[in-house]
Amino acid sequence: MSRYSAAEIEAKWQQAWDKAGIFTAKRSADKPKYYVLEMFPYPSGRIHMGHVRNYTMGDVIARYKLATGHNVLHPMGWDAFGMPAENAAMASGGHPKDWTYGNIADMRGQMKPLGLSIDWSREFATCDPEYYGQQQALFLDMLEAGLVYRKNAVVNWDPVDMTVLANEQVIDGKGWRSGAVVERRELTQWFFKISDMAEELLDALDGLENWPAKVRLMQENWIGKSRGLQFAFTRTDGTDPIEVYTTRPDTLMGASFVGISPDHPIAKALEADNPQVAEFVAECRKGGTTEEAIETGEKLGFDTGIRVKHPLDPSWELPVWIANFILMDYGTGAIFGCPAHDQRDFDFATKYGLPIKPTFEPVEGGAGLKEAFTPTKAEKVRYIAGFAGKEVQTGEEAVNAAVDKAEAEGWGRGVTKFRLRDWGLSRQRYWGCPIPVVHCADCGVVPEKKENLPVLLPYDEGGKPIDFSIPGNPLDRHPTWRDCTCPTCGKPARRETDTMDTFVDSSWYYARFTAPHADTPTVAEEAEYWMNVDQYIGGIEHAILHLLYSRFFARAMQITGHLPKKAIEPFDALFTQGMVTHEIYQTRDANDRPVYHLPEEVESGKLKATGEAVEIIPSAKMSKSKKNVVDPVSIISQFGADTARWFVLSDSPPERDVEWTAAGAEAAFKHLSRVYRLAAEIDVEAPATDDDSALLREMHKCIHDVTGGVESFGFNAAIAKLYAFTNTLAKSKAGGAAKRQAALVLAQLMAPMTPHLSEEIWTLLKGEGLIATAAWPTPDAAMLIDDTITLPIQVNGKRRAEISVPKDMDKAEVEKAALAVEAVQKALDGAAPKKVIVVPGRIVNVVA
RNA sequence: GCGGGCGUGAUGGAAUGGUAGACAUAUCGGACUUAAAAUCCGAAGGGCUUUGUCCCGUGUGGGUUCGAGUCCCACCGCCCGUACCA
Repeated sequence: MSRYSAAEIEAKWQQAWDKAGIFTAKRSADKPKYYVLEMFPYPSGRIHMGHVRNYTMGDVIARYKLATGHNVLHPMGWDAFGMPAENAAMASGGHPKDWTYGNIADMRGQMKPLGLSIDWSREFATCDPEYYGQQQALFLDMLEAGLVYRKNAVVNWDPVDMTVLANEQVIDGKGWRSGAVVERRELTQWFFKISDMAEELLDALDGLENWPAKVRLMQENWIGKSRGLQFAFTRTDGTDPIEVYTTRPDTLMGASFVGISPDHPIAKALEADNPQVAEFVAECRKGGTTEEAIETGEKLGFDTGIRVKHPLDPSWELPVWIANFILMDYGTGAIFGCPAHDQRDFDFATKYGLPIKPTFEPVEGGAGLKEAFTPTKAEKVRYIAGFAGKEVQTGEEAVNAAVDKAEAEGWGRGVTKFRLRDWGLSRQRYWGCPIPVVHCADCGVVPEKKENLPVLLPYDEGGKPIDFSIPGNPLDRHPTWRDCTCPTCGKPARRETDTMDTFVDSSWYYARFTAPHADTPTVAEEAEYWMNVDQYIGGIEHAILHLLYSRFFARAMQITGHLPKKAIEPFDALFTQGMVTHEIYQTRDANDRPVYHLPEEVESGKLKATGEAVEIIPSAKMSKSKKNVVDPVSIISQFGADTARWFVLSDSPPERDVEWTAAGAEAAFKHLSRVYRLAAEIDVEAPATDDDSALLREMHKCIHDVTGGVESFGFNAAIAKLYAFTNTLAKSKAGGAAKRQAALVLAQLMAPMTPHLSEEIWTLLKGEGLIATAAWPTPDAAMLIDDTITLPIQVNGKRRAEISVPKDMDKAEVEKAALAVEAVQKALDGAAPKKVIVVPGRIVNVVA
């Protein structure tokens, strides 16, 4: 073959790898194991460039680890339950199961040409009964272990469609289909007791050294451990006191009202017999359940008429307001408002004419409050109404003093609370894992027997296809599926019709990959060998929920005997990669509304079809609605998988977004063609020359740099080195043996990124066996060090000259040499230097 | 609103607190060619009455340091998450 033909060589080498079975994960005592996992995809039906980037990164690691002598586990599966399948069935008929498995087949077909080193024998989908049946077994074990319980929780209720909506189905507080204003309504739901592990999940973050600091910080803030004061306001009418929790008890003398959640028992009691309260509370319940909607919505309040006494001054009465921004889920569902030191309270007080009384002010300069004064607890402030002392102290000190005083006087106690709430897992939907419990009139809620698992999803209803166009949960209205017998007493009973949150499915799949087809959730021997995941790779959007839930599940699975103790933190190292973005091309229709165009419809700023100029909007995440998508399948057919792989790794650091450009893809292809040509044109018989050692020296530097780049996720930097080394090789006048060696090493260093091309070059230059299993090259340390180095010389931090010195010249000599330079003398202008800083091997700075 | 992150040439980006702009794209010039494509070679942050190892320059404004793209503070813009999208 004379030219680089990706289509030909890629199919050939994929078959060769398959035949050799080199990607099938095997346990053996003679090698260390390495488990690399990318977050598994949702089977939408099409792979996109984000997938290509994610799986290519994992593949680079997997192939590198294979070449460095590891037993590698690199599996793939499908996060296959979830709403889109039901939405598709709703929109265009069909069955979620058929849609999902069809999509999986399509995506697998699109993914395989990428040449990923995946052990496909371990593939599964979370909607396989084999998988979700084991998930039901896990659920029952967790129920038995006391990690699951039922309580009420609020959901988005669409009063027209009479159905529960997901947050994304609530748009501006209205149902996406009905357009009706959504209400917050309570339902009895199943919960995982993740809050029991709040402290442990927080403390263990410290041990996750190979996780991005930002992810650990986000989880820490999410768990939200706080130390505060809990105490009760006594009511002037002598009835039940109101318990409040505050993290800023030092502001108690600035209290101007007590606020309670619309879901607080007092509010509920008032609602029952006061129409005005009922009307207000109903108003509060309008709109979605998200924290964002609640926090950014208009602050509403209602004076209940109830009055309470200030704990430090019984003659001081405070009004009790129902306020829509107070969450029943956090603290006690009641607060005291201190408008001077909380912006939300400030806005509320301003709106309703409540007093604003500062308890402290800046150390320098006085008050005059146009907005709340909210310094951090670590800052020192001057207390003017600090009941614990009129002095300058930090918020922290004042808070501690307040708690101490409250405890000493017996009216309050220091309390630690967490923001983290228990994980509600019930979903009123069809396409999910059925919750394996039974409701019996006599026995109550009874777990299904393990031998009856899996509780299978019904495909039909009464011999007819399920009608997904009707809003609501088909399981709930199914004519027969709900009917069952009570596992305890054997009488007729009803199945639970809620299914599990899809986060449950993705919270233990990493463990299942170690024994994907076992008839228990895991197999001890396999889990012991393969866990933990050595490198986990996925999007930053999963920084909190998915990763926290997975950490919880690893603990729960340990408690229930499904994972070894060492797997308590399932992911040893985490890498969060950026998105693939693309420019957006738009024109306007007759009504000036934007019309989007696919990249392939546009050429040099104009529509190919009509020649109309397009507006170019800067790069954004690829999305179907904006049409700024590039289909990996068409890129692969145009340039080959190696080009796609090379490009997504090359231009940007992996943790940042990468912009896909047609020019960049073309350039990547040209470069790979060039590497192939360079290798093909080497005359291996050409005699050795004086340039051999220089080429080999560069080769060893390249081995060193690329190895370092691959190990530290510096793929783009590694590729830059590979470009540079390719240029060196192209220009080198070295002999055939040296060039052959350099090209073989180049192919090896590129192999994790462009495995097919590398195999081809390897074969061309008569390398032994498959490059995929050839031992990774190691650099010769002696070849990495240059004898002389160039030192820049700064005067007052500005670069003025440079000198060339032997690499181990001592400091005093370097200083002497630097001062002797004419440019330095000129800059000094005759004056003696005040100080000379010599950083060996780095820089010289002369301070004038 | 709250929590987290990011911001460097025309463009993507490089740079353990130590020569800002590696490597690449687009552009321009040259070689080869009847011509084009492909390929190869080269130029290139901005500025200038001073072409100088000159001045300015890493979102904006301050600070720490012999030295700041990098560390600290404030602000602006964008992105992610915000518990039922996955």
